[in-house]
Amino acid sequence: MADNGLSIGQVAQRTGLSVHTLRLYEREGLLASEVRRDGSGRRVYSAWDVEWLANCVKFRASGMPLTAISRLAQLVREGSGNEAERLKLLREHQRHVIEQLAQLRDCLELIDGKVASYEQHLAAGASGDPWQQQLQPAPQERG
Amino acid sequence: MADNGLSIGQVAQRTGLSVHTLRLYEREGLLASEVRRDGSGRRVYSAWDVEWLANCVKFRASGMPLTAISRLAQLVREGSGNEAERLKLLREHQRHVIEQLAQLRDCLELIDGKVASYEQHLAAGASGDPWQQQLQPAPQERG
DNA sequence: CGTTGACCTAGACCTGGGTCTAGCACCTAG
DNA sequence: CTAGGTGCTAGACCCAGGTCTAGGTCAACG
Repeated sequence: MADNGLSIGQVAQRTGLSVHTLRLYEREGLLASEVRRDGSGRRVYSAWDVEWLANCVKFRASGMPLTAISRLAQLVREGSGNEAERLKLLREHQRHVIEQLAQLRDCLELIDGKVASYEQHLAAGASGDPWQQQLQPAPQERG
Repeated sequence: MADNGLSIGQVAQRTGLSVHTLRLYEREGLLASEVRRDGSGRRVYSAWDVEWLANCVKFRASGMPLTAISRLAQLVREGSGNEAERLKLLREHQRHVIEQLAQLRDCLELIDGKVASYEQHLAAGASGDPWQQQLQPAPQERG
């Protein structure tokens, strides 16, 4: 009802994580503030929790391991005073993401090339073949 | 000696894969042509094999699962006639990589934002704090 | 001749990140 | 009262992708 207070199911829906995963993340210390519980022990997530989780989702999507998110969460949990450390962590991941981007672009280039040659190949009916082991000098000893 | 004929160790060095991984990849059918063996059963990789493996490394780095690489390898192994299928596979992965790029950029934006605020925060001595759970209305019932 | 180093196979092991199950507690509706 | 739906915990399970081990074969070196 009150929309500052969501059940785990609702949070699962809006974050795209499963309830299992939400509980896992909590166990692993990914949450930056302890999740409240209602009278009968059920989790009650605040809007802020959900926002944080949304960030977690992005971190995960960019390859940040749970342990790193957990460290960050811990710093945030501990409150102000450790901002420099948080920044360091973030910068590390930032670098990592930038590297990944470079790698991906590089790889995409390769794939684009292959795709283009196959397209040509198919359009023209067997011209240059991007991958054909027979193109090398001497595989004449095969069956 | 003959540089068209490398041992597994040499290939490991130039691809950056471990010899274990090279053997794994072979078992999993990632190689597009059967690796030759010398008189005593040792693998002898051709330059072409190494090139292919380098491609595999890029595919892996861009998140292509072993099974997909294996399918592609199989198609190549089977020889010409299935280029359309190879193209399809490549296009799928291409799409995937493009999506990943978008995601990563998105995530990088988030991180850049956080990094910037922390930098400001640190430079200015506690101004706007990018993550502070206390910023929300009413967490007054905590111990 | 012994030993060193690279290689072989088969198969066990490990990590990360989930995902699912069992068995139980609530709450609400019929 | 009973059933359904949702939640809880603890812990098992699973998959991908490696990584390592045991036990053995070679070839070359001193």
